[in-house]
Amino acid sequence: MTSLPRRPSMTDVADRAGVSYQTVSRVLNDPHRVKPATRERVQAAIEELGFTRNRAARALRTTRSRIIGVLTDGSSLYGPATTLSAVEAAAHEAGYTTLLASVGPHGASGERTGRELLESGADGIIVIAPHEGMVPALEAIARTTPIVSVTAGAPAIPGATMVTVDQARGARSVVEHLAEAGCRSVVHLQGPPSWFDARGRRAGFVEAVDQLGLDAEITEPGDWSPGSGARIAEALLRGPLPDAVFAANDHMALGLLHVLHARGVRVPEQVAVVGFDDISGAAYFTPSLSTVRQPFDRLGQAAVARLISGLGPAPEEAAPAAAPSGLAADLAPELIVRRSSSLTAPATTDEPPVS
Amino acid sequence: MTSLPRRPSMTDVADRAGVSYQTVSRVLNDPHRVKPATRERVQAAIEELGFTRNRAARALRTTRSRIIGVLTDGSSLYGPATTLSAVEAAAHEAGYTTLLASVGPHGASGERTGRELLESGADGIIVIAPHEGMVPALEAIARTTPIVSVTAGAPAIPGATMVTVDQARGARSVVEHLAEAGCRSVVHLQGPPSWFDARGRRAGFVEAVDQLGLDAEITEPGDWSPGSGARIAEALLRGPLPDAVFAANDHMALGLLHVLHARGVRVPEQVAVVGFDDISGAAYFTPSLSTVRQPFDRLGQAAVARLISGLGPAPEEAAPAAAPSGLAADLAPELIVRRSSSLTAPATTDEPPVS
DNA sequence: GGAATCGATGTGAACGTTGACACTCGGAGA
DNA sequence: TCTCCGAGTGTCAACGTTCACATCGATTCC
Repeated sequence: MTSLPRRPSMTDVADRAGVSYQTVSRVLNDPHRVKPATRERVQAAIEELGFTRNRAARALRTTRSRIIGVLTDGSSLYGPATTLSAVEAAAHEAGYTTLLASVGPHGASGERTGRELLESGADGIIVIAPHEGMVPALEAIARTTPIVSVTAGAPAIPGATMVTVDQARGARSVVEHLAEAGCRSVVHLQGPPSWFDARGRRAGFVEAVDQLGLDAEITEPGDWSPGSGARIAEALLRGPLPDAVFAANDHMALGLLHVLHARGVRVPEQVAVVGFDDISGAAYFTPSLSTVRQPFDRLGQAAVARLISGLGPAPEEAAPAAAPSGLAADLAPELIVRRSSSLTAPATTDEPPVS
Repeated sequence: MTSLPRRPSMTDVADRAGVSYQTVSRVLNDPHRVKPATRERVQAAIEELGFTRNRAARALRTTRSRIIGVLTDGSSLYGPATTLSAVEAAAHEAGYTTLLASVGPHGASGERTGRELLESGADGIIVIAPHEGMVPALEAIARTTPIVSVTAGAPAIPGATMVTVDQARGARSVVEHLAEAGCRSVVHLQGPPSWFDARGRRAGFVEAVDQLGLDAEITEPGDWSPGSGARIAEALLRGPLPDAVFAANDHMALGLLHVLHARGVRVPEQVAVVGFDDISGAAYFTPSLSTVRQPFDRLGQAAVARLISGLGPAPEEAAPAAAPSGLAADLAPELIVRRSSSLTAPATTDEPPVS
């Protein structure tokens, strides 16, 4: 009914406590410099009025917003969503707030999103799961704001630091595992090539099969969805069965498993299947799915740490573009062997707690 | 190496274009009021300098940040993640930016998060998937900022509007479907009771089984995870089999399916199974899972629309707490019948496009 | 032809905060 | 006693923008 009251300002608090606004500011920023008695009066006034600092005014004055912008694709795919969650938590921990911007299906074009992220005055940007559609947005941003990219392979962005999970390494570990299990022919059900992660997985696959001398084949690209996995699996079944299939992610693997089951192909006896991501539920597929788990939590934390260290404590003296040491920090993914690629694996394996 | 240059301001643009800062402002806010020739000069200068408006200064001056705060649980569960994505897209569409804050596993306590969301000066708050842990944060916020809650059942928050998917209705449609299919005894594998959505589903279940006179049982609560679903399923199998099981969400249903399969219980022949959410992949479970699809996209859009309409065009004249008309806007969930509860359903059903 | 009008632009003030500096007061050292 | 110091507090200016009003030349109208 009635309009909400104006937010109280430092002046309001100061009046109530009988001090100047500067003293209020000091109580908030440097409490031990003000006499305990005064401090308590001010704190009481803050409490009574429900005062909170106006972030816009602070940002204006200090030129630092304490906001981290997160640029992501518009989807809610497992990897990006999980990473986002971890980034948010880590940023929060470090006293930063997270601003969300999307490029892609839902979200607007890269250009516009980039401009908006800039306007918002984020101190730094973290890019999650970049694909090619994001590059223009990033180029615009990089001119004035430090960027940390959470996926490798976006080489066009100058000045961007990377914190990544080594996709190729994950793919190699899958192929090695399959070879060890006796598979001689392996098919890679590849992901959308516009995604840098998909390229990394494919590259690791190619490298490993070459090195191990396996019979290899790569299908047409899927779009990460179970449906695409199923579709490609149908096509695959028209030819001779390979010993193993490595799907670009768990969802595509699920589609594949579904089709194999429907056609009476036994997994892993006739075909071994491995996915990528270790999504929630992979351990409970039929059969329980071997996959590559990515440390999304540590990834998010590392990205935030990297970004903040580049930001430096004082705005002037920092040299954000030159983040500490090497340009890329790679985290290792972890192969999780379950029933879908190993008869000796327990029928059910634990999965990590919900996150 | 060198510090990034200071962001250009309107004054910089004005100098370059040989006009006053006010003219620059007008070019941005009210272009047709400035002479075309001048306008073009200013626009050129903007382009050359890569100028973008400083949002902090705007927010300070106008007292409107054009930021929507989103409060969510710290997880990346399917429903919340999908809704978040939709909210971001809708907010972006409406010219708002999305600020993310979490309460829960990762995120900090409700109190602190609430204060931070307030400080950030969001024009309004959207709460996704509230559970009890959020209530304190919300109470603090509601004093000065309009709130739209995206889940029903958070009655403690005065002044909060709700935009929801009717969980009870979804649960009822499941029970009705099962009854029609001839099931006489139904077990509900319930979700965590601290979540308002879980309560809604359970309430709908109870109501429907009462009304239809079915044999009903409710298990101990799960935690949304497949693991919890599997654990509860193990316990369930120690007793006589019911005709059907209604799981609180698809993940728990997946755990259940896994255990049933391992024990050689045939679905749906011996036990029908229905989940809730229609997560990506549900159509490709073994068997393909009947479930209740929630219109998360429309939900996000509706929440943003509701919030913005309450915000009003001008800050003074708006009466945000009193959002238009009824307090709750319920969207209808949609029952999707697949193989797990119906022998006549096709083995594979389409699912919606990735989002 | 002079006043009223309008279109185009400039000037001043303010939003709420912080950093630099100035002031006041009591006590310590000369 | 006078100066110096520091602890505690206050005043001023500025961040970049927008709003309200002022200005100025060129019309238009009677």
